[in-house]
Amino acid sequence: MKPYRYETIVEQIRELISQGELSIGDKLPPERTLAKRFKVSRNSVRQAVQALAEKNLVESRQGDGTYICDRNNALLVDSLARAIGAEKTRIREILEFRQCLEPQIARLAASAISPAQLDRLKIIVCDQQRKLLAHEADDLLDQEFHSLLAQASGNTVMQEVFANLNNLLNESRSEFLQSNTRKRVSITGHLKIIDALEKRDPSMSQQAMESHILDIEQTVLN
Amino acid sequence: MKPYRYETIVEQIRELISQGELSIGDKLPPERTLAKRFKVSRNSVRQAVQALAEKNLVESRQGDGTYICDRNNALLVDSLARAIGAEKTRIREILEFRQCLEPQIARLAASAISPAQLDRLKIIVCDQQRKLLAHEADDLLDQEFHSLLAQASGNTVMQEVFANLNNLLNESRSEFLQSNTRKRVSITGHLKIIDALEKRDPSMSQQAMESHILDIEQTVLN
DNA sequence: CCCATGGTAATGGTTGAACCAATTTTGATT
DNA sequence: AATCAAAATTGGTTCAACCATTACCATGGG
Repeated sequence: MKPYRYETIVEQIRELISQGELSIGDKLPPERTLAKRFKVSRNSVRQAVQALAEKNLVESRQGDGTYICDRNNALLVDSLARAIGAEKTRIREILEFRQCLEPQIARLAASAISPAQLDRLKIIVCDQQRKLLAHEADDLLDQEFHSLLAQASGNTVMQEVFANLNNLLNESRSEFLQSNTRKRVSITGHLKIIDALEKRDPSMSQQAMESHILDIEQTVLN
Repeated sequence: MKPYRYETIVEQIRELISQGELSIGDKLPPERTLAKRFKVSRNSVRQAVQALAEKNLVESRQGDGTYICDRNNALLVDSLARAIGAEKTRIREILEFRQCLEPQIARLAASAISPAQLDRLKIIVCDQQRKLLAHEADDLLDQEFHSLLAQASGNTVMQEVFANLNNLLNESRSEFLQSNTRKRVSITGHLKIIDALEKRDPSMSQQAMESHILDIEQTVLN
């Protein structure tokens, strides 16, 4: 995947930040200056700035300049954390977040899930087992399982938040995961959840999800 | 707030979708065509497309075209819901989501909150009471209270998700809220939460938040 | 001395045209 | 019919100019 021009510029701007050359509240250099500095057209710089603005990391004021936002500094913290190498903290936070949300989703899904969705969940776990035996990569099956559950809750906001969360996970996944033990942990957890959902037992589903994520947490952070 | 050119174009493209002229998986008309059709420069069209791509609503392939994504169709669902006028459903979903997440946040915050943050919460509620008596608008105080709580949980992912959620809320707030009864509900709920946090009692905090959001739900959806 | 007022420069927003790069389509050749 | 090369289509990038808004500053009146 060749990155687009503006994406490399986004990275360069982030470097300026994590190298301390710029910090929260500061005004970015004018677009024309950045263009010369990075040896690209002003248009590409603008694309990068717009991408950052779309994520509320930066705010442009016509006639004034572009400022680094103080709110929503999570992604800045993230790039900082990446620089320091404290990626595990972020993983733990993501898991903590999931520990809060997903059991509740499972609870809702127990009442709302359709037979077709239940079948789809079973298919996913089947595929997981197959890939475990065939020593293939788990691909996105785990992610798909949890996303489908959010969908089964019947709440579009859940799905939306979850989609965003997946983006976060994709950012910082990669090295972790994909061991055989983790695959097994994932599968046994999913089976228990499906069992609870099939009985349409909300609190049992909630509990199954709770211990599932706890298992993941221990496997990943051991 | 005068909207930027590309924002109005994003809206126009969404209209094309919700009017059924385009649907999931379809290829968008070429940028040059859209530019003529909307009577804007191709560059502005490209800004709009990039904004949509940034949210994974659309995917561009050089030399081929721009396609509407099937995944992450939440925002499409949203614009559809808005078109039908089913805004209440969305509100209910957002509250259901908060009902899942926020009590857990309160639970975490009970252990992690700092005295300074606790003071800040008290100040917010004071301001709320003042504005209630002075018959002024609640502004963003309620939002600030809940955001600060997410911050007090000590988890940056929480804050991040919450910031995004606020964007959603801002989208669909406006007409609702702002009645005097709702202000009172908000304040009494917040006071109980602060009380529980001060005792550093996780399950009491969780419970206080649970009934607080339940109150909001009943007030807003009655 | 202060601070309004207006002009000027700096900065982001928008446009149009041209060209590059990747892909699809077309059509001629074998 | 299959294959390959040329052409057309489409998104990606650059450049140069201009518009709209804001900050800055010098000037002059209180």
